[in-house]
Amino acid sequence: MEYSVKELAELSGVSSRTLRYYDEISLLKPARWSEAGYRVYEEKQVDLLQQILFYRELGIELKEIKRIVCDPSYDQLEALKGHYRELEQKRNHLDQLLSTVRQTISSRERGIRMSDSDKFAGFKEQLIEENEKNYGKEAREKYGEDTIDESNARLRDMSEENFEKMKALEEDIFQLLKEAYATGNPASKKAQELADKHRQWLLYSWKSYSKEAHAGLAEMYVADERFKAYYEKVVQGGAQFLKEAILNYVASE
Amino acid sequence: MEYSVKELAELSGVSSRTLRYYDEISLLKPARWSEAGYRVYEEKQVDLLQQILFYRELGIELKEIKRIVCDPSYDQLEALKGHYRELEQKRNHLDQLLSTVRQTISSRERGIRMSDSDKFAGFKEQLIEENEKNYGKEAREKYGEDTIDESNARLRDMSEENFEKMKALEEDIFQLLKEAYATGNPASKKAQELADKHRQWLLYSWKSYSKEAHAGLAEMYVADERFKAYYEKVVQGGAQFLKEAILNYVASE
DNA sequence: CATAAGCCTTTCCGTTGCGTAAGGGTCAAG
DNA sequence: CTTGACCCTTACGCAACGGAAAGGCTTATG
Repeated sequence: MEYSVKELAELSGVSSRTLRYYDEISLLKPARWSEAGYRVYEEKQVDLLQQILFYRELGIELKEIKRIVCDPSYDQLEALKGHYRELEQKRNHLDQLLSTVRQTISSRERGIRMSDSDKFAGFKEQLIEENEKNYGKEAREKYGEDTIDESNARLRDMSEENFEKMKALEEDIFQLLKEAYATGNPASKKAQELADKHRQWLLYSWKSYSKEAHAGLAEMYVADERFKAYYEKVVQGGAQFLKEAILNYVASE
Repeated sequence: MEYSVKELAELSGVSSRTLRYYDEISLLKPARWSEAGYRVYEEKQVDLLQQILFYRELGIELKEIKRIVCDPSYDQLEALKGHYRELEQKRNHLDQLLSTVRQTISSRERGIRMSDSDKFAGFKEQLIEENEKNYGKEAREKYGEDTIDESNARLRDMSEENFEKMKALEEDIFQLLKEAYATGNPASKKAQELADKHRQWLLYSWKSYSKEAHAGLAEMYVADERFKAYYEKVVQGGAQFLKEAILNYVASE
């Protein structure tokens, strides 16, 4: 069976321009040329093209595909593995980007509302009130009046910028919790990163950090339904996982 | 404060060539030109450049950055959200690629070992033996002799190609289990995809499919320690999750 | 004052994987 | 014989610069 450019193009789903280009870079040469100077492809080229397109779909550059399919001494398996690592890196990078963009969006959304008519101060007060209403009593009992008042005061005085950062950090924590939870291991790198971010987040409202208080808060995250719900809405079992990650974190320093 | 190209370049961490390019495409014009024709940047340009670089890091094209930073009527938030969706798509695509590459690698690795010295047949026998030893009795009790013998026979007669496909499917199931588990919801799309793949996988060794048998196997995945361990090694709670996903799957058809 | 080092300028080619013409032959059908 | 569908090569365009060439300006040093 013989094929012209167009025929092979339609058969394989690429454009005829692509086939001419592959000829040009010697990735896929026609079997022969007709008298009129037309490209003629045969079975062998069809098979080769299929291979090429397979690797192309994996996102491998044509140059390397050329090495893979043309050079039999080339270690295809190693090439694939290297490519796999590249893809993994790309995905990690993408994950980071996604996190940054997400933070930016949420910060902008709040930013608009706030600068909109100076709602910022009110918004903060509201947050303090909610905090107090929800966790005030328990927190006071556990950590004493000073820490809590201090926390509220810090929140009240917090600069707009810091407030943004804190909210952004919170978004980050939610996302990290999801990802870390997927590892299934509270001692995993992701989980420890999560715990560390959580510590950073705490520092925005706590006057000082202690492992004991951190661990205590972690326990409360599962013991107290309202705390728990806050993280459970992210992922089922999220609060429990976060607790374990934190306990692991404070123990391993 | 005034800066030359080089100074601003070093300050911001980009190359001076990049700054000239940004001038060329009118993304960032200098504040003015010195008598000698040198570019001179000032504070305002420094700020603008920082904005530009921020968006650049998010992976946004320069053309769109231009719109974002130059056109005040442009909806920046909407642009960011659109970009976020793009990034998500890219990541999904990458996840697919990763899965394909992973399957290819594992298939190639086994391919090499087998053709290496025709270990293929022996490998299959070994798998049958293990199956029989591990799950034979329970399975026989539950599904009757016929189904199991049939299963072994099918495995023995399975073509090399199908065997590859089955092993690849298994790899896919492991990965899907991880991802679906991260959703935390056995009724989620991922989880249902997982259950469906598991059904496909079964079809390679079962002569026929029934929801009841599928559900029964799911129960066994948590009831029997040896089955359970097989999936628990993927993710803690994996067997339980897979069971629930399957029960959900067979119930929802 | 001359020279060299170290800036700066513009212009242009190269990168990847093709899309999209322009300008011109070839082939089968009506 | 004409028409239309195919084929050919050549070449510009895209994104976001990197790098080199060829030349002008400034400043420090001998």
